[in-house]
Amino acid sequence: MENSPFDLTYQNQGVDGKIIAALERVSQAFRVLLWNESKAYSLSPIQVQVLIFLLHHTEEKRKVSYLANEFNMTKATISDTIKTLEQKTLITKTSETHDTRSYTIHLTPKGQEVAARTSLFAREIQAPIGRMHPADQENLLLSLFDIIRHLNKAGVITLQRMCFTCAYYRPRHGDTEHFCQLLHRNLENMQLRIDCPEHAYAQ
Amino acid sequence: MENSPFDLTYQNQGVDGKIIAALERVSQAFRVLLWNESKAYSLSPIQVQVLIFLLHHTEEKRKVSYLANEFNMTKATISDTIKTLEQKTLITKTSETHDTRSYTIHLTPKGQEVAARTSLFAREIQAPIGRMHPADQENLLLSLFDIIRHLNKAGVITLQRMCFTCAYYRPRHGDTEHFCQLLHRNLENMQLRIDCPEHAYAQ
DNA sequence: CCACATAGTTAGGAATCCTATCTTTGTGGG
DNA sequence: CCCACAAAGATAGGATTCCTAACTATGTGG
Repeated sequence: MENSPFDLTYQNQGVDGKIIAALERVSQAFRVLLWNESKAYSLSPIQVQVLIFLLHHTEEKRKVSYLANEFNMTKATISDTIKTLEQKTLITKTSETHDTRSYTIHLTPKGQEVAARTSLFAREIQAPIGRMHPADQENLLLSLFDIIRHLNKAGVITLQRMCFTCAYYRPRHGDTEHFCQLLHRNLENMQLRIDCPEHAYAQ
Repeated sequence: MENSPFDLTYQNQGVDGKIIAALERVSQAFRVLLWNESKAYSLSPIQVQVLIFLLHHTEEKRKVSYLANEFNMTKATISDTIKTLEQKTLITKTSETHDTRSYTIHLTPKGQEVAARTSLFAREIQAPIGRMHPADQENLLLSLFDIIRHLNKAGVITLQRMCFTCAYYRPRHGDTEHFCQLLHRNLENMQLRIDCPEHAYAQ
C-alpha cells in the first residue's frame, strides 16, 4: 500500500478543500443553468433573476434599491434592467406610495408567465435533492444555514431573510432550540426559514 | 396554534426549495468573493479562475480547449483571456508537443504569486466548514457529490475529475463501497476525490 | 429653511462572453 | 500521395453586464 504512487491527500484536497470545490461546481451549475434559461427567453441572467424574485415577494420588496441590495449590484444596474423589462412589457411601475421618488414594480400577466416558467431553471438541481433521505436533507440544509450565517456575519452577503438574522429570533439552550417571537413558538430545524416574508431586521 | 396568521409551509419553501435557495445564496457568495478578489488585483473573474486552475493542474490540462471546457466557455473567450494574461506577464506559452497547433500554458513566478494569493478568495466560506463536526462535513460532502453526480449525468456539468465518472471507478455492494482500479483498493467516503489528477474518462 | 440623505436615472466606459469566420495543422481513407 | 475533414487556436465584431460619477427630484431633521 505504501508503494502506491498516488497520495490520497493530494493537493489541498482536505475535507474542507473538497467541500469548497464541490460548492464551486454547484455554483457553476447554477450559472450555466441560469444562462441557458436566459438565452431561451432572450433575456439576460439578471433579468430572469429579477422576474423570479418579483414572483415570490411582496410589495415593499419590489423596489429598485431593494433589488440592488438583494443581488449585490448597484442601483444603476437594476434601474437599467427594470427599464428593459418595462420595454418588454414584462413589468409595470406604480407609485402608489406617498414618496413620489420611488415606485413599486409589478409583473404583467405576460411577465408572470415568463417568471413562472424560468423559475424552473434549477429543476435539475432539485431532482437529486428530492431523492435524498429526509435526514440527509436536514443535515444538508443545516450545514448550508451554518455557512450562510457565517457569510452574513462576515459581510459577504449583506441581505438575508433567514431566521438567524431576524429581530424575532431568539436562540435557546445554546442554539439547539429556535424561538420565534412573532409566532410565539419554537421552530423545528426544518421549519427554519431562509426567505421569511415576515423577516425583521435586528437593530 | 392554528390561528397563527403565518403559514410555516409558505411559498415553495419545502425542504428542497429551501436547499435550492440556500445553495443559490452560497453561489452568490462565491460570485461576490471572486469579483472582489478580481478587482483587488485588477483582473477579471475569469482571469483569476484560470490562474488558480493553472496552479493546481498538470501539463496536459493547461491548454485553451481544456480550460474552455472546464469553465463552460468558448475557446474564443479563453483565447482572449490568455492573451491578456500573457500581456500582464502572468503566464507564458510553450509548444513542446509535436502538435504545433497547440501549446501549454505556464505560470510565471509573478503569476504563481498572484495565483497563490487569489486562491484564498474562498477563505470566508472555508472558515465555517472547518468548524463543523467531521461527521457533518462527511454528510455535506456526500450530499454535494450526489448532486454533482446528477448534474453530470444530466449534462449540465460536462467535465469532471471526480471518482464517480472515472474509468477506474467500480461501485461495490450497491454504491456503499467504492473501488478504485488504479489504486487497487476500496476508498472510504472521505477519500473519494472531486478533482483527481489521475482521472480517466470512461468510454 | 437650509443642509443633507435618499430614490432613482443617465451617460460613458471597461469587461464579459458570445457567434462567425478565419488560419494552421493533424488524420484517415481512397 | 492527396484530399476531405476535424481540431486547435486566433481574430473581428457585437450584445450584454455592470461599474463609477454626476445628475434630478424628493423627503427629513435641526
